[in-house]
Amino acid sequence: MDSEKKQIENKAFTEECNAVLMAVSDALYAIGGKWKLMIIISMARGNKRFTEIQRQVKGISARVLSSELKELEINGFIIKKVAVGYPVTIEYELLPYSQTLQEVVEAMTKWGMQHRQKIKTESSLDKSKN
Amino acid sequence: MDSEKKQIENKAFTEECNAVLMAVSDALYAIGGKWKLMIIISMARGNKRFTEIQRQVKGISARVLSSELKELEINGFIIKKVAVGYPVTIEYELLPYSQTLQEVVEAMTKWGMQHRQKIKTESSLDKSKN
DNA sequence: CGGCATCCAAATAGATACTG
DNA sequence: CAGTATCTATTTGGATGCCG
Repeated sequence: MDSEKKQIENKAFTEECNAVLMAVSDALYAIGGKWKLMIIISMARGNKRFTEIQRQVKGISARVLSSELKELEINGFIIKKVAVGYPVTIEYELLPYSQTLQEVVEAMTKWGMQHRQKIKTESSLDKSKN
Repeated sequence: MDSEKKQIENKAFTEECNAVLMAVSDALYAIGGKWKLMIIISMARGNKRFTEIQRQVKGISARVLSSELKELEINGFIIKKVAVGYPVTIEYELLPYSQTLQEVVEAMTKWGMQHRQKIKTESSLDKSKN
């Protein structure tokens, strides 16, 4: 391969790489962070109330949950529904757009499970060495 | 559906949800954050040198890249190779384990691209309204 | 080139108390 | 129940200088 051709290929390669990086960066901006995916997962299982979600998403504080829900609403993943009455009941619902995350969630879940398995195997190997 | 059956189903549902949440939480712990996936993507395209990676992963500082590379090495995704000589050359290489992230990366890339498209469409709609 | 050390600013998040 | 307010502690990260 002559060096001119190499340069052209490298350029295309770099551009493809940049496109992928930009996409992943966009994705991380919207759904990155410790909580957003977990909240969506919990809601996809039917949790709608603030306290329900907080109970299932272990470790999240009310303050953080509150601000995450706001961001998810702004970004079109969920909607907050306030039903008048005594007492007022507030429910959060997934919007169709959050369905588009299904593949991402599935891939992460699958990977997370096999990763946990790997860690477990490694730590039991460590033990058997001692 | 009687309430006993409902409770049993709810319990199974909650447990499945917890399993998924735990998996995703594990995954986020290992590969979450702003940079890790991006570094792996850049390396998968052939970038091996510190400065190369820094150039391609826009916005990352040397200090942060350095610490991220260390974590990636500890977690078995990459290996640091030091070639003696003048000057010493240092290269980072992906280990086979990082191949297991391919599905995750693909899903995130795909989603990120369509998300960017959605944002662009929305903002051009906004403009046409004014 | 591939970092590490230091200092400092900003963002993030926990704890606690409080409200309608 | 569904949050908000406040305060503080911790984490994170940028800037800079230095080193072999």
